[in-house]
Amino acid sequence: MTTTASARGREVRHRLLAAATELIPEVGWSSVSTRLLAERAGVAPGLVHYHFESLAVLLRQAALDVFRQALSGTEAALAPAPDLDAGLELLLASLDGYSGADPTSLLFIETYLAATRDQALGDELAELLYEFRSRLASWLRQHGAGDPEQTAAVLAAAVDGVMLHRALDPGLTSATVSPALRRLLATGPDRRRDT
Amino acid sequence: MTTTASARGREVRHRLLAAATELIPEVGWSSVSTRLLAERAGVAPGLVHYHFESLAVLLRQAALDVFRQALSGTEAALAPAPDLDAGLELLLASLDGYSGADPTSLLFIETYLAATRDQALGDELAELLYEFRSRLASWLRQHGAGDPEQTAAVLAAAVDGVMLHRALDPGLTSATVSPALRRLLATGPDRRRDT
DNA sequence: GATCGCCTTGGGCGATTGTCCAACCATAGC
DNA sequence: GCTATGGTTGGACAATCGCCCAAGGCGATC
Repeated sequence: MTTTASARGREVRHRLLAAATELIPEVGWSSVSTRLLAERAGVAPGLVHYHFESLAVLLRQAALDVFRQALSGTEAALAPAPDLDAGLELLLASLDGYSGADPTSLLFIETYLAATRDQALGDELAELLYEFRSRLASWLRQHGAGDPEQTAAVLAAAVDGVMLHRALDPGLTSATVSPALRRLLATGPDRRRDT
Repeated sequence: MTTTASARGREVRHRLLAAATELIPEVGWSSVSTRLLAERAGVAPGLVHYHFESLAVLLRQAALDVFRQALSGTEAALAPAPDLDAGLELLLASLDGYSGADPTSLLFIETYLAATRDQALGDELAELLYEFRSRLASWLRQHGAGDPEQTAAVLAAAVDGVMLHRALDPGLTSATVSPALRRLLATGPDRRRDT
């Protein structure tokens, strides 16, 4: 049980980040205070500014961690699908676990908003979005969807929009949106002119 | 130039609401303070709590006013369309005026978030969303789209999602998303089984 | 046992928060 | 000119904010 000082420090950093991912959805990004954070993490208030340069840096790191984790989880969900329709069902099913008002969904929206007021956060978030859409596009291309890049962009946006609206309308489940989104993936009846 | 007291009061109420619609996107819902609001409106700080029961009530009313105005504007945009594709183009074109990081877009997202923490706001917002989707669905039905209700719900969500992502990716214009969304409205190649 | 390095503590700093209120002003009816 | 009436003013209040820092704790190294 030899807990070195640096190991305890690492533990505290982790607890503070975990507390941030809890509190951002609960009280809102800009209402997460150093004292609230420290209390939730079970550490002394002064530790926040010892381990992190500022409150903004802490929140940014916590949010980006959750984002990366959620995106890779979503990608993993649709990996084993044999075709487009099956993949869409798997993707939507993996999202049925979120109500739109759950911590993860709210943290997503809070982060989108915070990104409009924090240049650094916005840059990193845009990069994550581009990478995710790129992988989604290549998956679509592999399974024969037309216009992979554009379709991926609209599908990603549509899914986020559904989560946004689901908080107001709990009936907006995968069963409800699946038929319409299937049409989105369908290879259009009119064939492409170029490329 | 006989300005009665009640007329001046009405004017102040209006200026405070206008200031709120400016400040919510600028600094974030929960960072709109009474003093900031009064300063922007050019009135004394004490007037906020004279004309409004609380800060929350003021923000709620301001946000809902903008919501109602924006939704009726969107409806008006697609009213003159002769068919589905033309209507979609008009709707998307009317949204090209918003960057995703503009005041109106940000106020929308801020309001969605605030609604998850303000029961009364959430209820009113859900009602507005239902009404809008209902009118959108009847428009879709009139022009021969299949599954009008579900399609309207997904279209409304997709449009909001596109606005959310546009802040991170300015290239997500109507020209980019139009082809994919047109497929969304297309009457599917497989015909409906029931109804 | 002394020293070093990292982590931790608890409170101080000035600024800002929502809400309230006593006092004040101007207009309308008489 | 007097009195209601409704609007307005600017400051008081306790609470909270981000950030900072002197002081102390403690395992590792010599």
